[in-house]
Amino acid sequence: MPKRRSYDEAPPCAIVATLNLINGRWKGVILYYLTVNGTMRFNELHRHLPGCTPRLLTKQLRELEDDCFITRTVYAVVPPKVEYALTEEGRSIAPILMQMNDWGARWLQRRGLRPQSNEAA
Amino acid sequence: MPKRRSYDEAPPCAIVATLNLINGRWKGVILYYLTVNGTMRFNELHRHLPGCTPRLLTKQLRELEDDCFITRTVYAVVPPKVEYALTEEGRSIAPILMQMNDWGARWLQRRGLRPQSNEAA
DNA sequence: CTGAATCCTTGACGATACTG
DNA sequence: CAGTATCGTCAAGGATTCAG
Repeated sequence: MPKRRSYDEAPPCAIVATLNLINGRWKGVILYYLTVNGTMRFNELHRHLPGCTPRLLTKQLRELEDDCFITRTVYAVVPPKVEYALTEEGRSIAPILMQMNDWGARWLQRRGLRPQSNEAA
Repeated sequence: MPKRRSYDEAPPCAIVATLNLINGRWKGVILYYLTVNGTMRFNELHRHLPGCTPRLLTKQLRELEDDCFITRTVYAVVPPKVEYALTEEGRSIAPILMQMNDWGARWLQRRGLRPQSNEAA
């Protein structure tokens, strides 16, 4: 059973539930990159998230794993190699992420900020 | 100029931006209710958000107002009457909210939780 | 390369009471 | 009715260092 976090409380409101799952500083972007790029390694992901410490990245990844959004595959090699990929469940939110990306880009533009392109690595 | 909050920092990533705007315990649901019900009063909104204190509701509403998602109309009557409604900008995220509602409902069902219906008041 | 350990800051959010 | 005021908690997230 996935470990629950603080904001998972009683009334099962669908919107609140959805937001709780992708809340967390980088979860949305992580899922987005995995959607676009497919399988990614830890540092590969890390390079795409300027300002995210490894500690926090690890935490967010673990939570996404607990919530069955991603899988974590460890290869027994030296140096270590760990790959992250979306599960079926993880792929199912892709439409929402894409819409958020589009909407957010337009929002940024309306405010005169050029959104950084979120393209494949 | 809208007051910015802590998590608005440098790299203008569209997804991060979108998430930041609807982060906050109840913002998503507030916007959802306003989308479905149109104009709503403070206590009307409050009744739909069990567990949300007036203090927090006020805060979230002010932030949504600062971000130009909603308007706040005060009527000079006794007893006081304040109405909240979506702006054009606020209406533009409706598709995302609807998708989140649908996706979340399915997610809750997969976990054996019956989502509470988010219908009009 | 992929983290874990440790320590710390801060701000989101809660509880309760009160008011024009 | 629609908030404010005050006080408090707690966990998310940051900084830095170390390790298999």
